[in-house]
Amino acid sequence: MNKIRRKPTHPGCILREDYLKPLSITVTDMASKLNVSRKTLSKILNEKGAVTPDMALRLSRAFGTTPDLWLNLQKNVDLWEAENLSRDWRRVRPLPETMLLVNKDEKRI
Amino acid sequence: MNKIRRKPTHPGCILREDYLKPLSITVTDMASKLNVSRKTLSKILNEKGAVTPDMALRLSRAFGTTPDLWLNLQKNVDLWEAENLSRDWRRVRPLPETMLLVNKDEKRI
DNA sequence: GACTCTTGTAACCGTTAAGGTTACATACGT
DNA sequence: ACGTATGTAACCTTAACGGTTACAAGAGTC
Repeated sequence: MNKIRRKPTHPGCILREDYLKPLSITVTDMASKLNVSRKTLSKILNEKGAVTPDMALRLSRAFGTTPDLWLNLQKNVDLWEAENLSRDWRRVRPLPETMLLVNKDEKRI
Repeated sequence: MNKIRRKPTHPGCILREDYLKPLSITVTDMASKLNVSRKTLSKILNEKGAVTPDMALRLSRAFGTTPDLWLNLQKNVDLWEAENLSRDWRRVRPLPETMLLVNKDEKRI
């Protein structure tokens, strides 16, 4: 049960450091190429906005990656935040073994 | 470049068929155990609602799975829908090879 | 110094979605 | 006939996305 301890890397960090910096392209130009507003891209780069499925598709088109590369990064951030934002989910009790065993038995029928 | 052709399986389908049916637990009771409203769970089971990170944490607690199991299923659905909902993202042009090559050169410096 | 470009961001908009409560009609089993 | 389980509609609050516009700050150029 490995729990994530520190906050996962935001996709905006990867995009900024590994993709945009080496290209020395301006935020304005990149937003134009992605066909989104400068604000939308800027928010992601400053880690104040999320990479949505639509944005992941645009990034994958521009850089020749999979959309999942970006969505997985975002998913890890979202999960980390959900874990830390509220603790109510920790009150959910695991279903008793007995129920899970019944489950397995029925699968064999 | 394998593209998903048919709509990915909704997490509500997995939850319904593989987890709840074998347990023969009512939706009402399961919602209670998850500490969410009956409506929230019902929407997911009928594939009319999304599994949020918070919900994924609750499901992972109840069934002893990873939260990622549920979030990955949801991510695939979200991506498929984004691909098919709008086509504007297809207008994003891949960055020219020349820029990507400059990228690689700079990495070597 | 004056000018331009770039950038982050605030203020505003419309749209969408999550999650809750309440209420209702239907269906099922006793 | 009765209670239970269910889907769902109606309504509310909160919040996030994405867009436009506008402003202030910084960096570079002439």
